[in-house]
Amino acid sequence: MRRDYGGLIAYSRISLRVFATRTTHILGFSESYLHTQFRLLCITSDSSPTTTHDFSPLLRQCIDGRSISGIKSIQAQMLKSGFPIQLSGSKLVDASLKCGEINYARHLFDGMPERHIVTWNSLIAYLIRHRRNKESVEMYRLMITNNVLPDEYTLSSVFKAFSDLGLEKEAQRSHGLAVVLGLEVSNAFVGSALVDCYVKFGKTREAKLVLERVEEKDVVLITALIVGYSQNGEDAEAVKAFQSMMVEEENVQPNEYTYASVLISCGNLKDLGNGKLIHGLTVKSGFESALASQTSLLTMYLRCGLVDDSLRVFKCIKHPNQVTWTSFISGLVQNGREEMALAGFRKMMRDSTKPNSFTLSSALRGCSNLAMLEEGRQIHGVMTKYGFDRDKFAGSGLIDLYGKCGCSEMARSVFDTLYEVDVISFNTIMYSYAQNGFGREAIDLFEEMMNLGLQPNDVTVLSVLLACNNSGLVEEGCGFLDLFRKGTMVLTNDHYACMVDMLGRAGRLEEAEMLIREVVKPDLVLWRTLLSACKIHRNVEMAEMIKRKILEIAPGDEGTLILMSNLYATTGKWNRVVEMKSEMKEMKLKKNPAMSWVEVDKETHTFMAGDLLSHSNSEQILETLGELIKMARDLGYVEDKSCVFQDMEESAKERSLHQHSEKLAIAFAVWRNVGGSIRILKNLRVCVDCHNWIKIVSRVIKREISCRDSKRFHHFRDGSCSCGDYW
DNA sequence: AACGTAAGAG
Repeated sequence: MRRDYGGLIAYSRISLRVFATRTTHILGFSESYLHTQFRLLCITSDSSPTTTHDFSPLLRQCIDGRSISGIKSIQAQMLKSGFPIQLSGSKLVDASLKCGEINYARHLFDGMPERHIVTWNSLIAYLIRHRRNKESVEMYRLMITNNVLPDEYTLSSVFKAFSDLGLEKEAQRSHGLAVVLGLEVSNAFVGSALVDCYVKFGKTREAKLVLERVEEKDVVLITALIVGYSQNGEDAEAVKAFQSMMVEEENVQPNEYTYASVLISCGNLKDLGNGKLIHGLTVKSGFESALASQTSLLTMYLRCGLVDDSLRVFKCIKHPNQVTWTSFISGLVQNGREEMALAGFRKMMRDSTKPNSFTLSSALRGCSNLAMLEEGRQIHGVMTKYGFDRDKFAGSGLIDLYGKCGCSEMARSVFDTLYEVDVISFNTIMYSYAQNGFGREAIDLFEEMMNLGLQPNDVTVLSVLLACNNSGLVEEGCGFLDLFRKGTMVLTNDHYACMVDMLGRAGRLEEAEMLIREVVKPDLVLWRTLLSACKIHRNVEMAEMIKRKILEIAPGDEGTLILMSNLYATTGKWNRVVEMKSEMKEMKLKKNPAMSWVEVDKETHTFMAGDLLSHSNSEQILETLGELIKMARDLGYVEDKSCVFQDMEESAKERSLHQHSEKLAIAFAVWRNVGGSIRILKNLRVCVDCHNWIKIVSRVIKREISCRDSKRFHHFRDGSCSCGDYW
């Protein structure tokens, strides 16, 4: 009988499907429509649907239309047709979940006296997909106490929840279960989930053992291991795993994710050779236009410092997403291409790609590197709009920005409103205070941090020592050094360099030298720091000893020769200055030109020492500068000629001092009548003469002037500076 | 009937 209607049933199914596809765009189709379809189903299949599968087209349509009422109606029909609930239940639960109706799915689930394992699996998988890990693990435990053994589907999803929740022991127990059930070796899905889980616990060795036991390895399994190595900092292993996959696993081909992860490791290793080779492989295997591979290629080139190659890759990307943009922006900032990075950020916003906290903190870092306060403020606005201004990741970018723009109060207020603080937020605000010479505030925060039980790291130590250094708190600094030495942390050369600088500038040169002798492998920076202290205190003898030391480590070090030549100049040994200069010339070394930048009306203007012509308003600048110098002289400013490192006539020395880049920048800002405080950014350190002059000018023009030099901040106000003349 | 893998940050 049924066979006679076979053709008709087939026909009706096809017409149902056609009808379904035609109406998928109409959301919320009526219930009467469902009834009609159901009647059609009944008529054409003789009496009533014989399997639950007959409901599939209708359910599909409910899912496409997100119609939970449709599902309820089908549930009623199913009940009427007398299907056992275990059978129909899993279909209904699955459909409800696909409509996003977890509550209804749960309601169905709870009402089922006997549940098919598929029902359990669907619910567990849904909860994990929606990052409701706790609930999914509870569900998994409930399943086991209900004497339902997990299968390969359960196990392939539940490990993600274990690793996200840090449930290592429970993961191990379930791994044992997988071994007993034979699923570890026979099912690559379970194997991949295990590998992923172990690498997230940092156990790459365990992960590799699992991988080796899996009988039929696939690309996902191997990729999971490569990613694991890459994310655990074992980049060389990641590249090795990729290579052995290419050589030993003939029937496993890498896909876009495999390329994506191995390329990141090449980038971390700065292994351009393999990077380019693998770039070639992506082209050959057709994954060159896959977004994941492209994004990693971009990142790899940026980490290797090849900005032009990365731009070439970026140009080929048709639809960069949030991650692509973020990688691009942060990589450009890392390569000192802030302007381009910020242009990228603006383009991204125009393309209405939403930024996340990573994107925002990278863009902010671009601004703070260039002390672009206005641009940074605009990003702050964007952050408020997207609700990231109190996020600890993006927030620390903001703190850094305000710190590096000399606005400690803003930095503090951002810190105080963060939803959550950690070591890094503390480090950032402490470092901001340190740079701006607010040593006490930084130390208070350090104590607060210790009281909260946060574990300090190497940046914390550096921030505290720098805070002492920049505020002239030498005794406190020595105390902290002792404290940190007694702790478990290994002090780095950077920490010692900070101490050497502190002691050296305080004139305690012998103590500073003893500290260096304590260091296992003193580096160039450490010696050079002491050398510059010798320069300040005009200790030629020690300086010459250090010079010999440095030239052993780094023959022909530019900074050393410049420092020596300046030291000879300040002590009037002009013949030695000439020697140094010719030595430098022989090695084709040139001094970095001194530069200053100032932001006026959202535009940044650049000034170079001694360059009076390249600015289009040089006439007005010189006129203003002349007036400022005259007014400063009236209040007692006298040129300090010890800052001139060339042997020349006294009047020429004066002229050269008057043309220092920060003086030009300040004169320009005064001429343009900048509102509020004047903010200068410098590539070198401020000289004593400019420091004296700016102090007086800040009183003359009744304006705060802040100057960020290569090491720290100076806030000039009413005739004095926040550094207390100690820098 | 259902399941796993990828890329970015202070």
